[in-house]
Amino acid sequence: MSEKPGRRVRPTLMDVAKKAGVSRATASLVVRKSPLVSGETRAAVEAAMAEMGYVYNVGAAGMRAARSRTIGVIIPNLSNPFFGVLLAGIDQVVDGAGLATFIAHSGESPAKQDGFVNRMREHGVDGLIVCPAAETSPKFVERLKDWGMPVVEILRTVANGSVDYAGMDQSGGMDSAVTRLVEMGHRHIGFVATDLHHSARDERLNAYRAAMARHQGVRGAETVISSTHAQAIALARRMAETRDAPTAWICHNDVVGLGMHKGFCDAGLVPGRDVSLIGYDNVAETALVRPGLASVATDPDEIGRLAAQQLLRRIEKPDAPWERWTVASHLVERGSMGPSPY
Amino acid sequence: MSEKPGRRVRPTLMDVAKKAGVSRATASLVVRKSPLVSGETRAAVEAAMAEMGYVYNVGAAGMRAARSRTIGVIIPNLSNPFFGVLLAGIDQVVDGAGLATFIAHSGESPAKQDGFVNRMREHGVDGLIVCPAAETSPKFVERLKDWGMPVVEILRTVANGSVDYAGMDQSGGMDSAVTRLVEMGHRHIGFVATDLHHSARDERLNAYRAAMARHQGVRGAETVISSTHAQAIALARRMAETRDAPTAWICHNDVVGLGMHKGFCDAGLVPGRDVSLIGYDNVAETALVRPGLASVATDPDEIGRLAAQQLLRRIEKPDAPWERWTVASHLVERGSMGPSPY
DNA sequence: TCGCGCATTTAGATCGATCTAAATCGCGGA
DNA sequence: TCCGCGATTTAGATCGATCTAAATGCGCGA
Repeated sequence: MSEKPGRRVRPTLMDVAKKAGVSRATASLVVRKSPLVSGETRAAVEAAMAEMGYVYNVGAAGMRAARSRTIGVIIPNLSNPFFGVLLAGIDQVVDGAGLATFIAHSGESPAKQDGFVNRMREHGVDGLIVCPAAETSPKFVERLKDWGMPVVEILRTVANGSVDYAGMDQSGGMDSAVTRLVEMGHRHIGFVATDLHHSARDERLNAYRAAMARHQGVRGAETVISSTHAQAIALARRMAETRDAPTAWICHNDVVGLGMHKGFCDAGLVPGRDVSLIGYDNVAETALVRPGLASVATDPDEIGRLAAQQLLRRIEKPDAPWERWTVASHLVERGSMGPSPY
Repeated sequence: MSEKPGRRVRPTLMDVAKKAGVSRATASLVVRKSPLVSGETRAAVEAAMAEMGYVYNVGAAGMRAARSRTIGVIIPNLSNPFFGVLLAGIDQVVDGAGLATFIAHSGESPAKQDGFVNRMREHGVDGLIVCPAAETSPKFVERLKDWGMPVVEILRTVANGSVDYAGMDQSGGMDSAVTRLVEMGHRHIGFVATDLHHSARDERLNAYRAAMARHQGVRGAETVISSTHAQAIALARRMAETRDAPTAWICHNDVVGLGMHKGFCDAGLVPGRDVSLIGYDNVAETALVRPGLASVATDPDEIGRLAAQQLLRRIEKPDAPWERWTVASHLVERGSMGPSPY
């Protein structure tokens, strides 16, 4: 009668040990796959566990062992598919190592970000992967380090080399982008930056400037808008009516790139013929617009995996030197690139 | 000398209590915001906590209290932005209630899904929000119920009413879609289903059939493809060359809708003039293609919030009757809809 | 002065695992 | 036969909080 299935109380390691005829300590060694126990004993304990439907209690274990087998990930924006893929990569490695992942999204708010860090500390996460919200202070990471929290920055950095970092190399793709446009005859190439301040923004802008500096007689132009379709559409419409506007644009990301694509089309200009356009991130939708939007691609899945590996390593060896791991980027050409109209 | 900042050991409730001159039990009451303690005592303890940098240990608390202040969410596909928004909604409510969220994505694999459920049980989650992977057996949810795990299904159901459910009402938007097309003169309206078997797929297909049945003299057509851009493009190209093909298509989602949009354009047909097209989910990119892709919209953020509220309620009252909460859907008309060419 | 009730505080057991240090078992060599 | 050693196993303390049940302090009416 006490075996009412729906409300059965979970058996503990003690119960399992009793059933298998061993001590609690031995059963504990079995669940932890220790090489100390004999084959026979292991089999007996595992049989008892299976029969009783034993479920390991990570919380209780973590209490004594001072590890939670848990990591935290803080992302600025879950609705951007790029981050979704990134998370999948992280999860793959973390799960493979037998840990679970807490995910939070800051919505680019440093205050919310602080709140999540506290929550995660309360949950005793073993480490943190953070893509810092825009305008995050460098103190944010300093504090984490003071607390002895293993941290990896991903895609963006505010610590600038004082913690591990996994991200993309912005310059490879940018160089190809500028070079190809120049080869196609463009002599006036603009860049559209976004108004959110974070390191990736600056890196792309600087990569653009560096690439431009390598070409004689090519004029530049820089514009700042916020990263929304609406603003990008408006910018393109304005530019379509501007005399002496650039004949090619490189955009900080595909949100802006796709928006400008639409804006130019609305204004009657055909991308790839009347104006050339290159985005960043190579999201799936770049291939769907007509003509396709050229874009600088990287491998977000791989960046996620790298960050996770880096964090696991850091948890293992808290005092190893900091490392910066990057994934290459390259230009994916599509119809939105074409010869300069002049 | 023992105050080395980087490796300072975390103070416990015991330390805080000692410093504040009260007992461990009283300090515990303070962190739990119990009304039993006096204002003075509370202030003293809070001051001590602030001074010592006390961090609550959720794991230890959960051990005795048998609650982890943690829930799990299992999603089939993190790279779909629709799910990103859904997660944001869930997180908002769950975080507001002071709990943290474990997120896992099954990649539509029931096996991985089972693995995650085990992991989450080991972590002692207080409840689970699941969007079951395609082909998930109804036993999946039965088992969770047997274990006494509070569950809410979201967007898809395999339990069919035997647990809480939060999702969208498919039929409202579908009715408008079919009705508007008929009003525009279409007499041959097709539906593109996907080959992943889950309840939302069937609901949309059935909603289509039901809506069609309400109109005399309108022919239907059903096609099944997998939910990828490539397959949708190929289908549209085929249809562009087919005699007597439908003059309008409703697609199971925007992935298919956008793909067909591109496919028809490639084949020289203009959506909204030569063929009409309606997608589902109203993702941001529907507004970026030319002409814009009409789509049936709902509010994924709201669905997420509902599911989270439902789960919190279920955790509170395990024996309350199951409920099914749905969010309305409606048609967003865009340029891809137009009068029948015949 | 005494006793009662209310508000507040507390001691000690407890949750389910891990860790440390020591006990036990077999077996071969002296 | 006894000892020592490696291989297994184990008892008991421990992690940091919550819970239960009981103690304490205080004011007030009898």
